[in-house]
Amino acid sequence: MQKVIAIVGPTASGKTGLSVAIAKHFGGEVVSVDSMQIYREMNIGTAKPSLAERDGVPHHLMGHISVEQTYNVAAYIQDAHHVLADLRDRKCLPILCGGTGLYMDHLLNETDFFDIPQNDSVRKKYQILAGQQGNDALYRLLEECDPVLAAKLHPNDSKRVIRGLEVFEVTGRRLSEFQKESHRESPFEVLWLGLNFRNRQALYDRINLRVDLMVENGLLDEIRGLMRGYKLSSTARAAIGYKEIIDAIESNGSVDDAVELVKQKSRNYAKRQLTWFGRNKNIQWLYRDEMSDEELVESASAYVTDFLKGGNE
RNA sequence: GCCUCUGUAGCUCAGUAGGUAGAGCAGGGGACUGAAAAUCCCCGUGUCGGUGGUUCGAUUCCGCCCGGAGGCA
Repeated sequence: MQKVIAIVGPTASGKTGLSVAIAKHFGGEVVSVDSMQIYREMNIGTAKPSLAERDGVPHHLMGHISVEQTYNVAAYIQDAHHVLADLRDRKCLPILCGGTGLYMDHLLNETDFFDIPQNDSVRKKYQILAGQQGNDALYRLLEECDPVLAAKLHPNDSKRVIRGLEVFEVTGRRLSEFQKESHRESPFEVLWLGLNFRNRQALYDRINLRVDLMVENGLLDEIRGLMRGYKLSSTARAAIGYKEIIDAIESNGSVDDAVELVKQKSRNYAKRQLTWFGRNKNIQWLYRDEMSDEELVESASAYVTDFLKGGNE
């Protein structure tokens, strides 16, 4: 089994700094698990670490995609497998670091996504149908072709309802069956480290502060450059910080208001991340408001030392 | 100084032909298998500005007071 460290937590909790410290201490390399840091041209708003912050530690799966391309879990997992295999061959410890829970979990649980690429025209067809006849009509269609999946979804969760319909239409098989068969034995032995705050407000304060710093560091210029030079893909365009400010600029709205909205959306996002990681009972939580940065690195390092000592290989 | 409008949940505002009130946002909790920084679900008692009056009963009607916005002088 390949040993990996997974550093998770909400946005602005300090994952980046800790992952670099751990990588340096144990001679590992960082593998980003972040659905937006994959974009080459989006730096400030995605809080992508600068070369100085990376401090000589190689970072993988960061900036390897153009903002004009779409991306998704399946693509990420495929890319990540190559990186992890390479690290394994070089006997180098992977430090997985990121807040995209979906990517992290499916990578480490070795979910098989089969070969069912998305089909935009089929999706569009159902989107139009939903617009005309409503979510309930769409949901009833799903109940007919995949009742197991339908039972797990709310009728208003139209993205997932559409995905279910799409899979059935394209492959003739139910998504719920694919899902049942998707569980593979994981080749990874994982040490989960989670960063959090006992006091939620302390996290929110850090998020607010970080958004202000992004603006100070030229976020608006970065965004104007993107708007001028590229046609953003739908996934890139959805990034918090970019979406709100682009909307404001395009509609001649207030950029200051948009910046406040960015803080808001970032806080909402952080809460969703906490819900996601909260159900993972293997995570060792480290509370940032209970220790200094030094103590954090010390405490995390102790877990890593322990983890590397025990077990096979 | 006079006139008009206005004061309801943390914020923006509905509403009650008099029987103590409800949305959106925020906040809290949850879900999550090819859009995931996406998407979706659940959770709303607050001296209805204060005070007197009318009334069986007032947040709702009337008087006065206090706060806010605008207009006329």
